[in-house]
Amino acid sequence: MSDRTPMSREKKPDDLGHDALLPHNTRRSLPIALLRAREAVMAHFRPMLARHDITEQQWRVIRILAEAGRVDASEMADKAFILAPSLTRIIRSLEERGLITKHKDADDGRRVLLEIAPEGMRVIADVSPESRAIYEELETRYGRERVEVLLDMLDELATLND
Amino acid sequence: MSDRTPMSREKKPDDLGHDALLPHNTRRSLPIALLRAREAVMAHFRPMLARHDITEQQWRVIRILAEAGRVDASEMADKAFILAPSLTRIIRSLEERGLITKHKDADDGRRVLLEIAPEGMRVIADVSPESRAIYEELETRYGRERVEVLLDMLDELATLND
DNA sequence: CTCATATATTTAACACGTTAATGAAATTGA
DNA sequence: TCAATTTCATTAACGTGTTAAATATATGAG
Repeated sequence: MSDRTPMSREKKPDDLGHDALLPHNTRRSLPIALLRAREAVMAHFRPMLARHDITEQQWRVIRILAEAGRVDASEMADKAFILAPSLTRIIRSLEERGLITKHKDADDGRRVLLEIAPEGMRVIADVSPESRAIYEELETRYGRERVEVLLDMLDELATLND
Repeated sequence: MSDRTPMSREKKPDDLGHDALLPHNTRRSLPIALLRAREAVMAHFRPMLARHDITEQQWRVIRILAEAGRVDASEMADKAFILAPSLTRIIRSLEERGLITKHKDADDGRRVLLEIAPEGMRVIADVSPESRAIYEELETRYGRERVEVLLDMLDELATLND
């Protein structure tokens, strides 16, 4: 349940903003705004993914395998934006469930190559249409143009340091 | 470190996007774009917070207490955008470290009232200037105007369902 | 070739996210 | 009044995020 109590609203937003010691208003903070937005978006997808008994991250991994074919763990971490230790656990879980296969790279014994399994393809086939529908509904309601603009602005923010 | 052996480049990214079965490109996905952007922003703050031995969430909690004074747990969950079970743990940890105090509401025995402790105020005083500096550096580099626009767009996305 | 260094993955330890269930206190309504 | 319901906080269980350290393999300098 994402709703919180609407009972106790704002007190007096004026006793801050004058005091240089205090941090600025939480509502206009980029980290929290990004968190809120992301949560609002994921709230649309999560129940559907839960019905298919996969997590958001598991979905990202098998989806990327469906897109890109054979991928090693580093490349997966990069594409799915998942840290290596998390990815190790996710791979283990997906392999145990038979959604992916895993084998060492013959040319570089350190690398782990991942591939989607038939069972994984079945999940892709089941989830993809629903996922698409949810995304398109969202795009329509927010505005297709605005989604593009937002994606560009987010990308620019994400690459400020490069 | 995103580069791999150029030997086994499997498929072109173009053979999808025409196949309605497959999900659309990960790079233009709102959930991941929001995640990336958030991570990029937090990367600026996290090392500083770590030097002061507090987590991002702990910082949000004490910062809100410094802003708003006495706050009950539900209100805190709402403002800091932290789910109740996480908040329970964070409160326990902050109280053990002496950064906040906690007591039951006399008028409603279910509620827990939180207040910042002197030790917490010391952390606020230490961290706030650094946090501000980082945020302002970020704002300057991204553009003050653009940050405002982005915050508005994110807020709209977050409140699509209300 | 060999040793030092670098890279890819895993493990460990702890904090947070998420959902469901529980316990306790307040509220409702018959 | 009191039983049913609702609300607030906590606990439980599991998955992920984060940092540091460990392990195994590859690479490069001498």
